[in-house]
Amino acid sequence: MTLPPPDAPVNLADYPYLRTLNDAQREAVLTTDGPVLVLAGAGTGKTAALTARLAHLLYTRKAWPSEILSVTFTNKAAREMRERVGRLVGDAVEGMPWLGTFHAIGAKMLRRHAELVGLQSNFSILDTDDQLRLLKQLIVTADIDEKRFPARALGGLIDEWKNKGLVPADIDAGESERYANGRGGELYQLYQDRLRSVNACDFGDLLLHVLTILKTNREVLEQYQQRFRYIMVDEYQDTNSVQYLWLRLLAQARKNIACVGDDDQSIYSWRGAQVENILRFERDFPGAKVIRLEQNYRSTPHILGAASGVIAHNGGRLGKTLWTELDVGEKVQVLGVWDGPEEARRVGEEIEAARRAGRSYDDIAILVRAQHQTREFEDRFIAIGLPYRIVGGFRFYERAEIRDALAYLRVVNQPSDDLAFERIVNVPKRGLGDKALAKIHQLARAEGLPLTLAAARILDTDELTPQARRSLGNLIGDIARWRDMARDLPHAELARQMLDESGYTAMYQNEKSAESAGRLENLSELVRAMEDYESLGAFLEHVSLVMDRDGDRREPEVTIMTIHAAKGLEFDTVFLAGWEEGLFPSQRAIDEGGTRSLEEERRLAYVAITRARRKAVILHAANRRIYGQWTSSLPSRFVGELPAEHIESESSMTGGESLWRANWSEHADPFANVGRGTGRGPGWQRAASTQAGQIARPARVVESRAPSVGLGQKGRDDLSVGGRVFHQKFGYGAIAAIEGNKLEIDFEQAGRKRVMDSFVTKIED
DNA sequence: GAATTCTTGGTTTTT
DNA sequence: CCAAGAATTC
Repeated sequence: MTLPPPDAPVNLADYPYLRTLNDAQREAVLTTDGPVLVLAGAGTGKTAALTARLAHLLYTRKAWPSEILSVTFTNKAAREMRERVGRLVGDAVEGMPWLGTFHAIGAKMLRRHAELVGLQSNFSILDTDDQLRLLKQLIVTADIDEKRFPARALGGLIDEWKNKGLVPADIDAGESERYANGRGGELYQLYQDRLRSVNACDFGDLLLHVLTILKTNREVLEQYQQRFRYIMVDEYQDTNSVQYLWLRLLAQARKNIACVGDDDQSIYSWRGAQVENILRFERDFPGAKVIRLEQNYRSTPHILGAASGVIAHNGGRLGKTLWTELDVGEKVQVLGVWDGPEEARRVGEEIEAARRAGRSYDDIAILVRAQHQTREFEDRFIAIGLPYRIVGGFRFYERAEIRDALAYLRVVNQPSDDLAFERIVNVPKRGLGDKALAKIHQLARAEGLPLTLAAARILDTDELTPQARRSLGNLIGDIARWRDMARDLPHAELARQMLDESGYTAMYQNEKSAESAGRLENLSELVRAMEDYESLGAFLEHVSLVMDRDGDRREPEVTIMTIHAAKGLEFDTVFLAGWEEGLFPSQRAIDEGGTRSLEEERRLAYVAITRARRKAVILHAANRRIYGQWTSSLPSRFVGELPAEHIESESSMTGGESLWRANWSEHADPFANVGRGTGRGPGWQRAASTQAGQIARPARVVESRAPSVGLGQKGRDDLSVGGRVFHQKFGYGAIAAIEGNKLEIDFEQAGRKRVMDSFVTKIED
């Protein structure tokens, strides 16, 4: 298409993408310069406005594709925006390097400036699994009782700090107190040091390191401030502090920043999101234009009325009045059922009825508060043969075989990726267990080497048993060869050979378990997927940042997912299951979080209802099994908050006593265990009662062990030929020869051996 | 080093 | 109740 000159007057005929927009949306598109805050209610065409805005900037040549920073939270959102912009402006979108998730953009920037925070640009990006393993090691080394202070807790804390933009130096005593009696800050520092030494970073670092770089390097900051003529942010209500600080720095110079969000849909505060960011926008950017999108194109008036009625119970909202031109439609159905199984049965029946009425399964979704609720539906749908799909849960790249294969690739790609090496060193089984690994670790730490190098060095010594040495030798030889091959072999081919030669494929071929065939298939799919990427590095980047794969959807299926996962989606018919006190709102929100968490739960309810286009059914059960215990439950307070004029209630338990009794006999006595002191109560009750016990437990006595031999020492000068030394495995001996850091020692018991100097302690006569 | 029993805890999830 | 991890045993 031909582009009009940059300063041509706005003539709608020239801008095809403006035609389908309403006035408010159009304003959001045409207000290109200066700060803009778009408050977009659910279903008000937010994405349409955002993509049109992007198209407009390109179309009017206000900016080149490479001059627009456009951030989203999920890969799905980024992909969708790319596609839609592509449809509007054609190929120009190809050159949009800065359209992506916060993390993808962070990674891109960090690779360019890695050395400024002590990394090399080929750093690995660790996922939660690697992160946890690393933390565990640190916790053990720091002599902290992992039982009392789990790695997960530390991981969560570090994550929280990173989300707030805090580096280890920022952690004060009070914050530090939150882990292992005040050692939180220390461990955070150790963790960061360790990450740097293995040339890796975690997700939080992708943002935090970039923030550090922007804060401490003026030229770099200015370079990006100049580059990004326009900045756009989607789902602004979900930004956390680092992201906020990041954006504020980058937007400071030009102030062409447009944020789109909805305070009523902020449901990620537990992950560090700050709704306040949206509330303070006008203060941070004086003169900001605030545009409200209030016309809803998605839902019927009853659905909108029901959702609005619920959310109206929240305080401190920016406030929007959604309206729609759609026909009034059906009222929201509120359905009380006896218990969980009946809930699933009823939903199944309704879906089959809808199906008979000509609706596709694809148009139907079941939204739940917590993942475990999906089971009940799954069981039922399997029984009646209803096609369904559960969104969330295990994804492709999180499967063990895929992660193992990736670890092999990482070892080749990044020599100091210790975590990857640890993962594969004994997979498939090579007889290199804990003892062997511990030896390698010891040497690596003493010499400050990556594990692969330490492993190569240890081969020259007698530290390992002959079998272990042979086996490790093969592995190290293989790795060296693969690294060579990586230079001229296509990476997919390299992967194929590597999986074969390492014996990894064979491991599953020989295994006769039910899953092994599927695992092998996953592996070949992985290799196939690799072909789509330019280089091994590019592929690994994709994997660590874009943990999802476009599912190849065939048959129409009913979707079952959590409300969180449903944000941003819409369906013709939506079933909202488990609206009971204790489940939704969750018990935790009721007990601990006060008004704030209850309001977040309410926003969740709002998000849930507004996913429906035409029909919404809300269900609540009178009895539910919680951790194996039958518990009677009350309808959620949110049910009570639904305006009467928009709902239609029905209860399957209003049929009189006979129906009740019929149901009763069908199931185990639901009240059998209620109120009895025996057995284990609900989790939250037990949690409360065990806490006292934990505090009462005596603190672990910290023994000061003599440091293990040679730890922390580099190139020692205290040894000389003839000197007496002690070795953990071989006992006492005398040094016969010194060759660099390798020693030849005549041991009293074991005879002459070659060992690394870091494994011996000097004995003073 | 692998198989088995025991213990424990148990929202939401993206990147 | 049920899944994951640790501890224990073979």
